[in-house]
Amino acid sequence: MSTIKDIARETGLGLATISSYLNGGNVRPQNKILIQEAIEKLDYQRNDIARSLKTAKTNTIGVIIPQIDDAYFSKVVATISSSLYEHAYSMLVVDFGLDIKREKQAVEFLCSKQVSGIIDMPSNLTTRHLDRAMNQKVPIVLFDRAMPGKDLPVVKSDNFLAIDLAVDHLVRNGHRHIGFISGNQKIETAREREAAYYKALAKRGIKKKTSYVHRCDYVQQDSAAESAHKIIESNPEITALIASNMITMMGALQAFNEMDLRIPGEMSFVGFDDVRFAKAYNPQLTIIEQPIETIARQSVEILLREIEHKEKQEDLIKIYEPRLVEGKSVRKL
Amino acid sequence: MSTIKDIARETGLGLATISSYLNGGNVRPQNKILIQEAIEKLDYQRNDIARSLKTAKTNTIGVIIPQIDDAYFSKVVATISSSLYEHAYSMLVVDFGLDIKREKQAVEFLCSKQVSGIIDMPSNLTTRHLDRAMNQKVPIVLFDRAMPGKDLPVVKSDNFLAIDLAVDHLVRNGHRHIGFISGNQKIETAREREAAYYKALAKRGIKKKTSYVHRCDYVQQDSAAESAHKIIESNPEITALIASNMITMMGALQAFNEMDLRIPGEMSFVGFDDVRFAKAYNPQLTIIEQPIETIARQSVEILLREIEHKEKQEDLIKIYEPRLVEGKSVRKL
DNA sequence: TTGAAAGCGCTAACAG
DNA sequence: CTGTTAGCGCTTTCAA
Repeated sequence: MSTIKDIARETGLGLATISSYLNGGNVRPQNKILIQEAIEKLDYQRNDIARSLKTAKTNTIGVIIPQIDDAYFSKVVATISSSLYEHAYSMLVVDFGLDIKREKQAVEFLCSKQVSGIIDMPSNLTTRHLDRAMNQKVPIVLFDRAMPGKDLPVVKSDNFLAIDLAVDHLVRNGHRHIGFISGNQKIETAREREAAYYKALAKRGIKKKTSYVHRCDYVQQDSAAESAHKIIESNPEITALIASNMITMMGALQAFNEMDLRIPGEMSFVGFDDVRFAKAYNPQLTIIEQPIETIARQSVEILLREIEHKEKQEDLIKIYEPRLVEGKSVRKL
Repeated sequence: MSTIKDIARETGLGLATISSYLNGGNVRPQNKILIQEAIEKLDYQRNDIARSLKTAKTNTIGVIIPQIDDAYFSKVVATISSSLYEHAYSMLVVDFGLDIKREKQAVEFLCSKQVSGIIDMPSNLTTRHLDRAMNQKVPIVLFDRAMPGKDLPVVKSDNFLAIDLAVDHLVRNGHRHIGFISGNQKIETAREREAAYYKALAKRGIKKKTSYVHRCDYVQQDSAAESAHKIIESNPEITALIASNMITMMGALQAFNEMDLRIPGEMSFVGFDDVRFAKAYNPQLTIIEQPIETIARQSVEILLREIEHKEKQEDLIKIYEPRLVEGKSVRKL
């Protein structure tokens, strides 16, 4: 592995000249050629570790995620990755499998690695796991999750609108007995969507019934399927079911299969997030689609702005609107 | 940000003692306490960049992947990530969107970052993009893809068996007109599976018909759907279709929807890879399941062994067996 | 424009 | 067991 010393020796020039050339500085044309030749001859490639040590910049962003192995999160990561790539940043991914301890470890790990910034999709209700990063002034953007009073920028979609759209669509089609698969209330997304469900019913004068709602772990398809079973079996009058994220959608469909329930004949259904899946399913599913790419890109933009211009943006919270994509999984009563 | 100098000053000890403590060396108990207190007081955390520069080890593995945003690859990445985590390694992910130029850039980028090793899922037929890494003696493991003569370890699943299982199952159920959605022949997986299809037919004395096979890009669902349309529309006698990866499965189902074709009534179907999806689909799908976790874990094991023990393993190729998971998407004729 | 020299934070001899 | 010192490969003053 050759270093700039080698190429300095090879060319007879000084270290600073080489470094200057490498970083686009002013170098006499004939020396440029000389250096370029030496670089090719010695197969030189810059050592970014050494560079990072000196400049105290890694141009690497840490992404903390509950689980990559999930259509929603993997789409998020993919978008963040390509957006980062366009800005010449790299991405260090840590998934913590919803384990709070590991989430904290992840932050400390990333700080040790001197990441330039962190995008975090927190699974719990505090920011304590972020303390170290905040102490070290590592810029952070929260994804899908607001932390009141912490003054961290947040990017998320409008969970109230999302569920309101779903309920509205069902009510317009004559449904009044609407089940709702919710999730672990430590996850803000789940909390807000459940609250949104109750609010949407109230707004339309429909009495809520707590047995219409069941909370799964929001992570495993089987857990979601179980919730669907419980809701439907203990409330046979239900004519429609809403899944409040990707996983619960899959779980609900699995449960329908297990119970041999036909959509939309015997049960109307509104799913969440995965358009490609919705298109492949038979019948095509009506779903709520979040603007994942927009949100993910935006999180990168905000983070990089803070890193590069040091412009701390006070109380920044960006909320994007989901939309309802109509399929054939809702029956008109 | 405090450094070991700060904590040396704070404790009155020398740098080496602090370093020794940090790395689990022998330090007098009373000094241990002293150091620990200083660490907490100054909120010290090790700078892994400096450490890596000195030790010439980053304990970071680069993962090069066509696209994270895909149920198969995201599962692979998730497993690699958690396996790496268990070994105290971190993961730098680069997805290159099937662009060969970017694949090469990815390798060079990772080399600059001084990764300890690379797991690559190549999309093209040469290893030229890996040249730089090979020159620098960065250990590499190939995923899903063999490179004859290059002496790089490979971990993959048995594509011939995979398709043979599918064909066998269909033939046993009386099908003889079997369509096959193939993919871009630059991708070894697609090449092998297509070859396997022809071989499996021949083995059972079924005459091949090239119009029964169509190659999509293997990446986009719409492209796969188009292939399904083509195959079925120009060969109405077909009674069954095989999808040769996750994406083609989704595309085929989308096409069935668009054509209003019922499974298994009007068309029998064997899909690929995603068990959770297969369970959620109605009817439950018969699919070929690859042992993704095993393969992913194995790729990590092999790579780390080479990194840590420097034991170059000659001509290592591990092939794992897929299995057929029976659902209800194949009709008995 | 170029070269010499200092130093980023850490580890690893080596000497004590 | 502990302190001193050199140096990983790079960038960055500062002079020339």
